[in-house]
Amino acid sequence: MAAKAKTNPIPSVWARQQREPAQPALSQAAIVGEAVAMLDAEGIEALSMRKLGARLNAGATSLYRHVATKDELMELAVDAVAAEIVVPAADSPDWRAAVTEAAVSFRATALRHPWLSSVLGQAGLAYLGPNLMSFSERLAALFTAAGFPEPSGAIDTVLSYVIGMSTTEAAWLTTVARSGETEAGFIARLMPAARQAAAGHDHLAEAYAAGAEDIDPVRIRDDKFAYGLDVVLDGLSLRLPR
Amino acid sequence: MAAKAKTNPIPSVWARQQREPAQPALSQAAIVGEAVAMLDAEGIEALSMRKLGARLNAGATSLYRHVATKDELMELAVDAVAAEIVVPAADSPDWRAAVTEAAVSFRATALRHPWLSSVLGQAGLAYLGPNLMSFSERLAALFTAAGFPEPSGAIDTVLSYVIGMSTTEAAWLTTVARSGETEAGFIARLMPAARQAAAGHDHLAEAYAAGAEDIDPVRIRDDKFAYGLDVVLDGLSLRLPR
DNA sequence: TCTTCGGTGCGAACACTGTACGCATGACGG
DNA sequence: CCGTCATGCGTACAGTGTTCGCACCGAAGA
Repeated sequence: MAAKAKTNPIPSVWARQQREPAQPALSQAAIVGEAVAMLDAEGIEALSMRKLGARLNAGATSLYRHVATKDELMELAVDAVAAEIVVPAADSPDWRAAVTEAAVSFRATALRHPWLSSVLGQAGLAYLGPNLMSFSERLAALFTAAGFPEPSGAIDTVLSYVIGMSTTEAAWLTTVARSGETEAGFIARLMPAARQAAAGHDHLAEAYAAGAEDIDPVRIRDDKFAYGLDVVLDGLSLRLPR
Repeated sequence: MAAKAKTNPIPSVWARQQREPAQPALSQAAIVGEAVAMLDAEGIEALSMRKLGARLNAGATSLYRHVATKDELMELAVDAVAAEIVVPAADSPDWRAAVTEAAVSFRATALRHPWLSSVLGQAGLAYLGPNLMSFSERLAALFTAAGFPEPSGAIDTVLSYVIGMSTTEAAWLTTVARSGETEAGFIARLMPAARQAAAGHDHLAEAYAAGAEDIDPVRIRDDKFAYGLDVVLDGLSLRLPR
């Protein structure tokens, strides 16, 4: 004790013993989890290594012990939320219902984490994370069990539709959120500009005039997604043998 | 002449008269055009206001006289390339062929300007630029003439598919380009990691084993896009009256 | 028990970024 | 000839991702 007090000033010993239990250390999982929380709460452009470190009671550069680069951190974050997508097991009797459930689940996670769309636009689905891999595996099992002879084409088709619709929706919702208004309010505020931009374009002007009194944008988006998904699944079922 | 020489030092007069014809001034159109060229050549993260200004023989902050913010510049760039998308006129006798042509043209421009995918992921198609508006108008005219009673659902469906597939492809090609390799070479270098990540996932492992000897990735992507587009159009044609 | 050592956190620094501000200057209308 | 106005730009600020070297810890070896 006396020897230790000689090498170090006394207060540091006290600080040390308090810090150990309070700090659950700094692990890659903790960093990724906090990053996802921060992305959800404040959007993709608000995430910086310094702010993330501060939320973990750590310095910015400490994160680099567990994560090579910010891009890698985003890759890990994508794979983390990919675990939320539910794909039914392949033994389901109704493949259409199963695929629909998977598609709805994908869209739900994309809307829950709108920053995902930005990352997908920049990096696609080329990541090889374990959750994305098992997502693909379960999809492949589903379409194979449904009887598609070459399931990859079917998968890519429905996935492209789901990604396209979800990212468009997520980007829209991000824009709405940045305005600080409700979705209906934002639409109302945007309509004059939209009408003016549509001047001289007959079909657009008519569409804007018609849809003006619709009230619930959420239901409209839900219905639109379901409609397009049905279209895609109809086209796919034509390609099932017999 | 003599009076002028008195108010200003002589060299500036010479410089002035030379500079006027050499500098086409600094216009918004010139800025946007150079920005698109730079985005195409060096990718989205290489575009900075300083570099863009340098390419126009101007200071960075001079651009802000013609463009309010970098986001607005990106919005203008998106609308500029939107002009390249060809949508056939509505009087075409074969609506499927016309829609296919529009879809192929959309994909081609998305692959020609891969940065577009990043912007779409962040901002969607909510922009109201003139070229995007007339793109939408021509699409609406096409589907209305085809006989769809409620064309907006059909448009959103095919557009979602096209956007999803194109942005995925563009993101993939961006990753490939960053590696400095050819697409086939990049795939070959990626295969070991992919196979390892697919270990334990039977369907994926089989798919990787099967597709290993395919040689021309460009043709594969073209075929994949055409296949999915046919699926979507099949599903849509079921909804045409009679 | 003392010493070495690998792993972890962090402060300082570097090269950038987007953008606000204020000054210079040149063209133009009175 | 003189003011006004639009345009260009130098400077500055608050941030960004990331590198480097130092400080320190718990554990392992002598």
